[in-house]
Amino acid sequence: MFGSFSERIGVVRSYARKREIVREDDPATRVYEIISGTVCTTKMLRDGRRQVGGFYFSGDVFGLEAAVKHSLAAQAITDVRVRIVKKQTLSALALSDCKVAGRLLSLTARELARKQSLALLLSRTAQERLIGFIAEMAQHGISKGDRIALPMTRQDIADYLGLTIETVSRILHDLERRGAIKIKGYNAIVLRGQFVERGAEELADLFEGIKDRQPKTKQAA
Amino acid sequence: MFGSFSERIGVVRSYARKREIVREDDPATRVYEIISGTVCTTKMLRDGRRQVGGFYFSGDVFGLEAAVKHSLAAQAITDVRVRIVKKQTLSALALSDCKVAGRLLSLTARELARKQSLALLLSRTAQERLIGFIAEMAQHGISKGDRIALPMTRQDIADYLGLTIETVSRILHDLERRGAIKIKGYNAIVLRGQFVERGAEELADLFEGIKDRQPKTKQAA
DNA sequence: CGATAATTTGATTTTTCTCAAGACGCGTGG
DNA sequence: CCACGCGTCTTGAGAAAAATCAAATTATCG
Repeated sequence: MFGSFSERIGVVRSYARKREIVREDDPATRVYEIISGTVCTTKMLRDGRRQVGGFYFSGDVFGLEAAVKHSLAAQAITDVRVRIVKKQTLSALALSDCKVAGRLLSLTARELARKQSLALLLSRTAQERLIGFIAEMAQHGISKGDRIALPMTRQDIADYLGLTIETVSRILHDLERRGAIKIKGYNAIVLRGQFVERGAEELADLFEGIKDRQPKTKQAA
Repeated sequence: MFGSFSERIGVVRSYARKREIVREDDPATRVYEIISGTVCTTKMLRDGRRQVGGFYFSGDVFGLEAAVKHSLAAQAITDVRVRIVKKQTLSALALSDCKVAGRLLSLTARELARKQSLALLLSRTAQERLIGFIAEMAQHGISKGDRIALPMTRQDIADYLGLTIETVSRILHDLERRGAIKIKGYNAIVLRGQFVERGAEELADLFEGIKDRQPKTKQAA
């Protein structure tokens, strides 16, 4: 698989839910591949606000962006197993095996593309951010059929999208009321009706369509 | 210099102000190094809204994120000269000269770090976005002493920060009224007082301090 | 099945957007 | 070098979106 390192390099470690895997300002000498579980990167502002840089699932690699030291911490959202690989090892490997260099570049470029779309998403409305988030989870996260697992808390989602937890909650319930999703407790949602069985990439586009409809009570404008 | 390609590869082209250098959905077979001038990447939404993905100045490289096709267009903000290099050429070069591969990875990782901070910036308030933007221009853009050139329009800035042109204008003037900057016409600002002669990295931190002061008229709360 | 933490919901305030003029800077030509 | 015109930017008032504060409700875990 593109995106995973050889099983012969690095060390494997486990972290319990809520544990810190990387601390902000840690020297950036390693990259991390998730074997199982979910991780998010975070940054705390001095005034106490928290920001989430991204969510990473089984198979994802994080820590690629840091040159000298990490600007974001990483914490386990669920119990997690990660393979930790020294960059030094990768550099050495890259000399003998050219594919390693290409793989690393490809991983980094892909991460760059994801961050680019996140930046674009964040300059849109709250509802569009939630829709984009759901689409991202549908294609990248943990989904079985039309059920999308949301292992992170609403607070994590809010901190990722630059919204408050209340706004996330309200918009999620708005989407449910309008028939786009069904909320399954705190940790999952289900895509409904027209959205089921669609390729995830189409989702964001499809969702777009519902945003102007106003069936607040029963009557359309 | 790290971040620039050899003068012996690629072709150099010139583009007049406002010209499109890369079109959205163009095949992503090349990367672009700016020799002179300023470029921005843009994306149009179907409803007519415009988003700016980033500003690129002399020495910067853009087009690194695209795997198959570009998801953003690129347009010349000023008259521009760019060196255009085929990725294929770079791959070939990487085989004989390992430094090329490392350089490309480093450029991509740096771009990733910048996009990461942009994403974090976009989840903050309008004033914080402007302050972050100014800090970015101070360290990355075109500045002579304390004068920071802003070759882009207010609309470009607004589309970059996910704000309206009116909000950009209001906040800029707010910062001026509070003594942080001086607006020099449409295309430059000057850092003032305590902000002059600071390392650009400190700027964002320094600016932070002013945001709570309220010398609206003459009186402090 | 109950305790506890997370989420939802409501009322209100603040921030940002929208729409509409008006002012100003920049490049041009006299 | 200055006046002119046009496009860009600024400013104001009202509307909409999202944040804040407070309280009620509901999952999840033991």
